[in-house]
Amino acid sequence: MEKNLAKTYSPKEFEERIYAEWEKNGAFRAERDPKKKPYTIAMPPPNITGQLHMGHALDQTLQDVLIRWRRMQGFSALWIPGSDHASIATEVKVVDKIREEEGLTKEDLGREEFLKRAWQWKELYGGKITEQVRKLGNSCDWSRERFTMDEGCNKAVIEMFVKLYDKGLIYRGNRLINWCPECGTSLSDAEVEHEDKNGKYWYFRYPAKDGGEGIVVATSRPETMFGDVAIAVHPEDERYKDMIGKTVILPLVGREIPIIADEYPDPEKGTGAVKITPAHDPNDFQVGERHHLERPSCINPDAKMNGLAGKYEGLDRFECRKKWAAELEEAGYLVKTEDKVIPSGECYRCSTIIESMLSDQWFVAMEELAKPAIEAAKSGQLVHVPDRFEKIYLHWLENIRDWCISRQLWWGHRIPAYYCDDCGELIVQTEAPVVCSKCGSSKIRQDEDVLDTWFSSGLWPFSTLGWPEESEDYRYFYPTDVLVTGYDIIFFWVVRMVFSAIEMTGEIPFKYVYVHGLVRDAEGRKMSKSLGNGIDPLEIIDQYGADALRFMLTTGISPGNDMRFKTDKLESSRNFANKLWNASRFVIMNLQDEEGNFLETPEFMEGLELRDEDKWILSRVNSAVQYITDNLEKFELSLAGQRIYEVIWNEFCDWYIELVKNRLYQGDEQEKKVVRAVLVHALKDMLKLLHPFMPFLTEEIYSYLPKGTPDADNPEDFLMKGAWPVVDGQLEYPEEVKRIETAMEAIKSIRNIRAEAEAAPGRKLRAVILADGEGAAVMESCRRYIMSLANITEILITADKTETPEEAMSAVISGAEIFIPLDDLLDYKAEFERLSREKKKLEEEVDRLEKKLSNEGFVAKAPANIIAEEREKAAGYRDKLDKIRDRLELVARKC
RNA sequence: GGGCGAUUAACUCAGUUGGUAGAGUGCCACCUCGACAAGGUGGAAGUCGUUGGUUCGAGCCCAGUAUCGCCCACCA
Repeated sequence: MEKNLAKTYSPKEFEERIYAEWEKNGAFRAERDPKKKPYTIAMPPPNITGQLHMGHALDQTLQDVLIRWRRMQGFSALWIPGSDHASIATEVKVVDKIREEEGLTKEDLGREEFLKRAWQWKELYGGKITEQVRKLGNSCDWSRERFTMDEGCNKAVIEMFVKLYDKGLIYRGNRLINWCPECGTSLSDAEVEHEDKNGKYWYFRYPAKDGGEGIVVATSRPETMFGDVAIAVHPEDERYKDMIGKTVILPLVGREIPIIADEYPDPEKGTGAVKITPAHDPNDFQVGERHHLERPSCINPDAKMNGLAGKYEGLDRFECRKKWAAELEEAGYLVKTEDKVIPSGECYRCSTIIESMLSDQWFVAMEELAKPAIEAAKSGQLVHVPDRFEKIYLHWLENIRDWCISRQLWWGHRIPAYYCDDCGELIVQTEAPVVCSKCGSSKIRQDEDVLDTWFSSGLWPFSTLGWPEESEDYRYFYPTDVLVTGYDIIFFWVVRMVFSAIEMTGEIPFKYVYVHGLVRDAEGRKMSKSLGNGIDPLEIIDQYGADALRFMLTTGISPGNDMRFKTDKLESSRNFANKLWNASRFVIMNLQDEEGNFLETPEFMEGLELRDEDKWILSRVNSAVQYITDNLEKFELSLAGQRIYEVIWNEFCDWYIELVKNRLYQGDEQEKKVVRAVLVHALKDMLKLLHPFMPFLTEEIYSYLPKGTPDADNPEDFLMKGAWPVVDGQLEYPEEVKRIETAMEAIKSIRNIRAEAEAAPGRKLRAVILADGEGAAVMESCRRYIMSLANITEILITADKTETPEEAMSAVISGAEIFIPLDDLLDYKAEFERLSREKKKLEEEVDRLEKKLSNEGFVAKAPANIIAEEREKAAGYRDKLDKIRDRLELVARKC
């Protein structure tokens, strides 16, 4: 084995290997440890319809960050993986596949054979998905992997159905439902997508039976006229008052229908008179109920007209619409047409226009179930993050209608309802009956339909833990802690999990709903198959590594908002990984002797003589621990990730390593030992803080570091099992931090002078620093930093102004003035301009602050600490400004 | 019809309790120095959509408005 990291970060070399090691060592397995607190997330099960997309990658990475962090914090963290059978979506795919490959329909195959094919599909794609989940580095407990149609979930579904049925909350009824003619099944309201389409109104005259003018109605759907049973007008509508109770004739059809009065018609819309077709319109259905009207259907489930349409029987509804409207026009019944935007409903799977149809279906009565789910959010027991999504959740629940759960499909949970062919008895129970409980007949037939796929996913947080059994997992891990999902499935899923869980388990299934946005393409378009703009996470992982992908997905975003997938962000994440990789390489290099053996490196800081920069980096890391932990608590993953990036790159790499190089290269053994200790300590903490975001890279680096003494409580064989760093009040060194910050200020201004003067970086320069009292003491302590990082060979610190050179470029920093003699290079004009710019900036600041401080309101009302801070700042700027002015005067004379 | 989000540097976006605007990418100049060119150093770049209000003080809070986007809605 190599003793140090390779020169370039190359994730392919280790990601797969590390995942295999974690898995082999059971690192993801959650134990029911009574000494620990459980932390549980049920992974939203991806559909087995195909492969994972970027949305899954985002969703799962967020969960893995939370799970890994909590695990390190000492929770017994369980992340349950699984997949969803996705009834309708999968069935559509399998049907397509059979048609393409074998030229057969599902009816050709028969139910049993079709289900065999569907299970084969599940094996194939289910396997692909779990492979992808592993590639992403997700630390889910594979020993508890579940599928929505496995034995346990199946049992849970049946239990739920029977219980709700017994309580009267599930019922069978003949009602108007959403029908997809293409998929050949009913759909719930949530599965219908609304879209506005260009269409028109036809105004047709329905002549009166008594030979009068009759009445004109507007319709966007002439073909449904064959199902008309009445014309409704508003009772207060003066135009039609006299006509209520009269009879009109359905044009060309000849059927007589009454004019009725109902509150439903809006006198402002159309002509104020509405044709009533109870079998094909939800509103009309209700009017029909109120007036006890017949409800004849004129469209069949295959979207073709039936016998009621006379000669149009067998014709597609839209074809019929054209021909029938033309025929009516021909016959003189058309008064006018009007172009209009017509709202239409489409199937969320195949985009076919949905028909409202009368049908025998199973429904869940929602009113009673919705109440406690609403209460859960309102009482604060269920928290949405960000909270604006609570509105969406509540709005949906408060306007919910009964849920149609039966589907005329084969792939799914078959409804546990049985019919006796002899006496017609309906039996609903968990076990299939052998004989009819009423008449004893053995001619029992199970309901043909399966359940809405969301019925089973609604049970996911508890069915995966063993419910309805009171299993040990269920007792220990349930309720779960957080549900992570995209805002697009709040109604489909979140809502249903909450009411199902409350009804079945008596508990709210999770405390937090952490909602994220969508991953869009670089142009901001939704990624979709039809646009072909989807990006395969595996390809990205192959190119940049899983860590870079994960970091890119979790940082630079704000909760609940969409993000764009840009490769420059990905590259920047990969570069960050490379940066840490190389910094670690530097650390490891310095921990070893020439043969690659570890040198003595103390584990603890205590008793070591730390220098300012040591204390500075320790305190920076310590404050990062605080910040990152706080923000993870608040689900602000992006802020946490951003901070660890800054600490590693801008503080550890840019400053600490540079500050310490001299000691490592030239220091004595004791000195080196101290530096080694601090390097290892800081690096380990940073690796831990970054680990939830970039698990592979951090684990790999960790494996090259010297281990502490492993013991039972902290088996440091894997970083991922190590403890999350804790904030240590001892590590706040304000004095030392301030001195290092002053050194940085000095170094930056000298570098700036060097660049401005176009002095080659290698050119040795000397400096004279004017400072007295405390300022001089601080500068004295900064001497060696300035020498090495600003490349200064000689520094004179003096309180005597006469010792400062006139022929120099200068800079003013807090408590000191720096002069860099640059005889040959000195361009007074340029220097004058540079100082003028500086002066202007300072003047603006002083102005602003003085205005603020002379504002009586500010002094009277602002908090004391703010006022003090502002005063201090003002004083500092004034001091600098004075010095700059003096300098400027001098330089002005020279040019 | 109802609701929500966005509007900040050329681009993509952060900005946690109101207290001198940040990052990444790109751009300019310089740099192969013993972790790293997937790098280093320095620099340019924003009246935070707009109007008004609250406040000593507003990118942040309130009201209105414009543009873009999303969701929900029984839709003759």
